[in-house]
Amino acid sequence: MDRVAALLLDWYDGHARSLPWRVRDGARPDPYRVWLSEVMLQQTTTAAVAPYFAKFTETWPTVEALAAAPEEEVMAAWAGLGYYSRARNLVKCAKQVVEMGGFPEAEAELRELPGLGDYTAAAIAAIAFGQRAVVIDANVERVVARLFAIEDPLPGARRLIRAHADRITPDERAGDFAQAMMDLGATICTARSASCLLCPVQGLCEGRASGDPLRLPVKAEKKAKPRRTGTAFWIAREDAVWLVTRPGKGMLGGMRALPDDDWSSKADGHGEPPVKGAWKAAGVVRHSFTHFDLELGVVVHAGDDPVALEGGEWWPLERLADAGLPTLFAKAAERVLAGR
DNA sequence: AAGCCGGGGTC
DNA sequence: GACCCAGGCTT
Repeated sequence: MDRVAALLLDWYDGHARSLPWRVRDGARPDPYRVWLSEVMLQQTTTAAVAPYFAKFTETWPTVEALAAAPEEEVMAAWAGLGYYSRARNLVKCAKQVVEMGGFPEAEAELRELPGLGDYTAAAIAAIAFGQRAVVIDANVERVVARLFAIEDPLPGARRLIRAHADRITPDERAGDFAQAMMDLGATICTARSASCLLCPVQGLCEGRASGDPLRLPVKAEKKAKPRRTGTAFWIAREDAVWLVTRPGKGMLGGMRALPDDDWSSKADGHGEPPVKGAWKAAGVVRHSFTHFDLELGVVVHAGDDPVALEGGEWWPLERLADAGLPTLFAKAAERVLAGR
């Protein structure tokens, strides 16, 4: 076994993080829980995932239960976690897995399931099924780039990083090794700091030997975010507000929302309200997405009650918290209700 | 290869 | 405010 792997596995035995989706030493974890946690953890921090993981496993304890759930309920339960295509793929994947009679154990077959890319397929194969797989996430990229002082900038350096990761991945306990690398990256060899004196592989690290491990990994420059403006429309009668369901693809796809004026990353909203009437400004919500910043004006319909509307639903205000509004629209609603 | 897709924590 | 995070899908 590679020396890095041996040292990391020893370290992991004494320093593994305790996380809700992990099981005690040696026990085989439930593939359903591994899959669910890995999908939730895509580009999402462990702290953000924990309450969602608890809620999902309580509501849907098995993949069969999740496969039988209405997609709309799963989307609402996912609200606030972000990257909503994950939730739609989660349901699709659950149905396929049930149809197959359970999760496949081979990495290549896992890779074919919706929502599972290179990382997640490898992680499930290694962690849930004890197979040797090369698991590469942002933590592993950083740790490997420092360990071997890789100077090529990301994302171009991915092939080289993979080759090094493959070489040090052990045949046994590949799942523990992957989690050890991630724990190391999350607690010791982090993006902003490198606590080399605490690191189990400090003596083998070329980045540390170079004197400045923090400069690694080198990353390509990123483009500036556009700033966009848009408007959300609050149309309420006494005890209910008009909500729409957004198209399945694109921004906040498939999620319930307030009607808006079609803002996007490419253009500001047109400002035209969906129905006639007088409108009163209720405030502005600022929200930052991955690729643009949005300043969303919120206006309240001040006209008389019966309004010709279609393509949405009156949602009871007392159950607004259950509507599954993404954070942007939850903030907009909060702005309106706070000002009443 | 590059663009699109959330949201919260952290400094 | 900038950067980061247990990435995947589409073009």
